[in-house]
Amino acid sequence: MLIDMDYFFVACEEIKRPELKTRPTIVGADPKEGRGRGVVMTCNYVARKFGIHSAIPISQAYKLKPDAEYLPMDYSYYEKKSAEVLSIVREFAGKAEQVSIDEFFIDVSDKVENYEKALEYAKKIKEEINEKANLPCSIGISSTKLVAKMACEKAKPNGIKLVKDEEANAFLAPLPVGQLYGIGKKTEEKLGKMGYKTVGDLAKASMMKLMDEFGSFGIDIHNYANAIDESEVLENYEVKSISREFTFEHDTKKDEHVIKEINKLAKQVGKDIEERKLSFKVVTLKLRYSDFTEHLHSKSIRPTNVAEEIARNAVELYKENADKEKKVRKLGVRASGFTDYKSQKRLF
DNA sequence: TCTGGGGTCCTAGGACCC
DNA sequence: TCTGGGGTCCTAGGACCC
Repeated sequence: MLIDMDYFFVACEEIKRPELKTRPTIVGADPKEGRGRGVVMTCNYVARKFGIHSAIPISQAYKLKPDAEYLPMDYSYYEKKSAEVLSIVREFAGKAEQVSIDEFFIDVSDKVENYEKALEYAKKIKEEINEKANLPCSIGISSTKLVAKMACEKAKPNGIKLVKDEEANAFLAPLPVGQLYGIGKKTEEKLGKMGYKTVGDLAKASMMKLMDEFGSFGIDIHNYANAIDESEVLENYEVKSISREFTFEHDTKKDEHVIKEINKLAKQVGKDIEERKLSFKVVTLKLRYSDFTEHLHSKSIRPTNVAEEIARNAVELYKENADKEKKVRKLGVRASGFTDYKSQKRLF
């Protein structure tokens, strides 16, 4: 089963302020009277009636509905609610895989004997999440993670969708290729040029042809299109990188401005690293310029848990690599290459 | 219309080692 | 004068997901 929370961030806000349930409500960037930079993170279904949805520019949302409720992210609250949901779903399966803050896979094959029972089980889980966490969700059920995930898309909002093993191919076949998990805009475009419009077209495609075009990813595409997915539900493994990003209100060329923000971001990343008691050995600086070109610059250092090393190296990367002709729009600072050394002692 | 922030995985070339 | 095969690590970029 894939359990996916409906309009999660706004649903969380509705717990704090139930009156929002009947108002168009948006969580995301500050619209600043239509001049704000950034996007809609989530909105409730009341807001969706006005054409607003996740990922559209906040300025566009403001044009569509200036008098909607615009709320900033309260990430730590969402994390708390997410942990609540995780512990609820775990009780139904023993093992749960958290895919993102609002999505969980559970394997219930040793809890239910057949699909009918699975459907009943899903109803119970949904009710439990609703009662205990006070949040709506949708559930997709199938015999693979892939199809459960795709089924859940069709269940939204507030629904349950079961796709039996024997129905999986027929379920996927009519969908446009772009709706298949793992296929984004670029791949959809390429596939379209090759003549594959639906998942059914793709399922019949020759594996060799797909491999010629996409390398080993061609095998994955072919398998997915044929509803073949042997991946298991896994408890979460360790995080591989920690990063913070920031978009300037006005693009800037001034070193002092940029360096000041790099330091701020590095501090936030460092705080996170310290809390998790991690040691890292790669620091990466991300620069997006006004023309939207984006560059990553990274540097490997001796493994360390000294948070200040993040800022020092990120600033160095900026000085060494920044294109001084261009204005900077966005910055990102990342630490990665974590080592298992978790001592609280400082490493040198 | 004007495009966020947090992640993951993959590829490819070059340096370097044996 | 012309040079292999195997491997790892580093850096940069790209695609994708929520």
